[in-house]
Amino acid sequence: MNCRVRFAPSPTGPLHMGGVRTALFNYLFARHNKGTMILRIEDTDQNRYVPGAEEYIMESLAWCGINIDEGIREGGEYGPYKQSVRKEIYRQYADLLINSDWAYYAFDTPEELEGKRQEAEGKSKDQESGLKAQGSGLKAQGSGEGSGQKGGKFAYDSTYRMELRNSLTLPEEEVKRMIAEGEPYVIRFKFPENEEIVMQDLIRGEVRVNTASLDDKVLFKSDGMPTYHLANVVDDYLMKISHVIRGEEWLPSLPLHVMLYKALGWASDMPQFAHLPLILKPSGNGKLSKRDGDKLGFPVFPIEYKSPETGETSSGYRESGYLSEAFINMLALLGWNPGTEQEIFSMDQLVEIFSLERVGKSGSRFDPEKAKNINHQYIQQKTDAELFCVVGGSGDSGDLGDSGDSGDSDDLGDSDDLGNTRSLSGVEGVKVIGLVKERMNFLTDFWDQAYFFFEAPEEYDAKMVKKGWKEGTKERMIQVIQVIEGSGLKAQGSSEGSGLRAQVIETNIKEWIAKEELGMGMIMNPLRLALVGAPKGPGVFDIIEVLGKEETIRRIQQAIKILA
RNA sequence: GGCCCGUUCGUCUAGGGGUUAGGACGCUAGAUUUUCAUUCUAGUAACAGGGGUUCGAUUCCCCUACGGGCUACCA
Repeated sequence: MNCRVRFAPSPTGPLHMGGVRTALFNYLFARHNKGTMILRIEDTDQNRYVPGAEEYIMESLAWCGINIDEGIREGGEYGPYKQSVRKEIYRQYADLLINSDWAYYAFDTPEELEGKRQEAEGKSKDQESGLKAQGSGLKAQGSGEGSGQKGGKFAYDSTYRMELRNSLTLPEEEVKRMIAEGEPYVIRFKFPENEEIVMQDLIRGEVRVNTASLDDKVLFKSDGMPTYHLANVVDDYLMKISHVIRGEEWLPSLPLHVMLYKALGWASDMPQFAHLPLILKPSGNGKLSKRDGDKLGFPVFPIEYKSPETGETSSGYRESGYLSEAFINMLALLGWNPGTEQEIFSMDQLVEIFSLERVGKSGSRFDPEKAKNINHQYIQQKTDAELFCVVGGSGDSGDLGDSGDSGDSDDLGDSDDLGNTRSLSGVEGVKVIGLVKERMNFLTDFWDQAYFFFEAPEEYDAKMVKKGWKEGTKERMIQVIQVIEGSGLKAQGSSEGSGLRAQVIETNIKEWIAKEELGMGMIMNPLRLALVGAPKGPGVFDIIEVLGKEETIRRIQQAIKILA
């Protein structure tokens, strides 16, 4: 059998990381089995439609490297791939179900049903069961135990449907008349009264449930659109989906879907189901949801999202400095594991070893710390040049932190009119990346770790000044300048040679320190202070090499002036 | 409330009738270091509880507790 899977989001807003993971697992499964990955847009609820959401979803998947084989952009033999466009298809199946007595028309208004619900909840439990036994004369005996106990809750089900306004209770003429007159109605699935449904889930094994606990779901809405349930089953069948891989929140409606396949006569073509465990919030309760936005202190969306309604912007992993490969890797490990101790995987490797058997059953709390660590590892894996490209402006939104410059040129850091700002050529930029990357967790950390290569310090860390800039420091620094002068260090711009120069200056300064019998810290700390302004950054000699002789000396002189 | 799913270190997880219950993140300590990080080494820490089954259960079964999902003319 051809392996065909689909990711079927509804365009009600941005996709959150849980959705991306579902898409990822579908994708990995499809690729692993040399199958087809389909993207279907489930927009049967026009009220919840959010403009731009589709584009957002596709852009997100593209960023993640989850490639679609068939979909609204890609086309395919089984299109269209958007349910609103397929609208005409569904009605005939609803009719089929009515004709075979698997479904019925229901005329109850939402208000009526709401009233029933309120009423039922208002009553105490014992009152309620008494009422129920009387209420439906047809089945008064059977429903008392086991089946009809809804515990103070009204449900449109086998115990109540005969008390409501539908084609099961109304005379046929009446039903015809109402429909002809344009009375609004829905079509509901008619669950058998008391039947054990046994289902197979690839992750959970056998799941069974009795139809007595199920209510008659709406399949077709009064606005002429199918509900998710009908559209989903019909489309999966028509699109020859072989495996339905979706979140666990769908498990409760699996019985409906399974029955639908049976009722439509498609039982032998029914896909296999796999319900993925949910991603939970790091702390507190519940599954991660779109509404969590930025409230939890980390992004829940793959890429930044601006709500067209509220104008509110929610951060994305991309803009927060995650590499998409790291994001994917992190997601893959949430609920799945390879069974080995390896945990860094490229997409290709994931495809290679992914299997549904190794997906866990229980929900997993998302841990932002772990995500950070994985991103850190990915950053270290990149070559300096690769990283330079991603960080340096050729990326989608090249800004590196909040330096205020909006430069998207190839240079890191734009020069402005102040003498204190410099720009570095690509080559130097790559070198800078090499020096700071090991202390970067996110791409966006770059500026914070490297700004001093571009801007001379204008103020100096107070603590460090107090600790390191003492009586004779000024004189020592003047001597340091002389040592540097004499070190044959070429001024910046003369492209020549490599790491040797840092070493040269290192030896010279160390020799000088030894000769003068000074302490290392006595020289190095003020030197760093002069060059960086703070107790941070790569080795001083490496910094000097990048800065070049002139700039280094200039900064030392400036520090002497300011700190004297 | 009802129905369904689940439960191994704080978190993600491996494992599986007899193990020193393994790894990763985090945390702590030490080493490296001219700073901050990184890195390295070590340490910390778990089978939810109660019943069975069994020579033996963390592993299999049942119950309880806890967690999660669903319970719309939303997906």
